[in-house]
Amino acid sequence: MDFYFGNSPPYPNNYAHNSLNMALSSPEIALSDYLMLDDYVDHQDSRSSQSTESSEKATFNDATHGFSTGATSKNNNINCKNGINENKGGVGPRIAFRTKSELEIMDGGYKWRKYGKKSVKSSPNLRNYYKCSSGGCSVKKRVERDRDDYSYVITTYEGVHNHESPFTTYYSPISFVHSDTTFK
DNA sequence: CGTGTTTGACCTGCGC
DNA sequence: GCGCAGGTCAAACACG
Repeated sequence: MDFYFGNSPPYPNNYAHNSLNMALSSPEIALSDYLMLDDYVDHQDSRSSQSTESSEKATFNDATHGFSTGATSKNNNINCKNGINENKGGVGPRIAFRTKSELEIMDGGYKWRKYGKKSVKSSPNLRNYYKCSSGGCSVKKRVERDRDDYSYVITTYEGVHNHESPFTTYYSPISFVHSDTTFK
């Protein structure tokens, strides 16, 4: 599995915006990289035509950076059809952020409940598992330190919030995402 | 007492 | 079939 990061998301639809807002509304996200998991952009015919030339782009894989393809989890098999990611039995698309930060918290105003912590073989660091604690919202995230650079935090979001973050709604500089047509 | 965290056990899929 | 690895559960615990 490959994924990409940079300033220009290769697949700029609203599926990512909840997670994007979540991260971008955090002060420490200014130094972050945006990562799009490869299976999410499946069916986007040509990567060469994507506007990623000017953005920082890299290809990671499971072995080198500890990202799971989710193949071992019954809820993590994600297929993308017609440009829209479909997560069979899961909660939606997955987006990862690589953030240069001392903190591992990028809640963007959402409330997260930690439900697991695991050491993974692909990384010397512990991986933390969180669920959105808002009722009816099943968004999950994984947080771990970059194995190559401890100053970076890798946060992987899975799914789309079915509610808005108060933080995002009232304070995010890109809050227009949640409005119809009014760009601020 | 309610909410969140910790942590060992358990479940599931994959590779050999 | 077995072992491994990643992900989740849930009881115990901590804290306000």
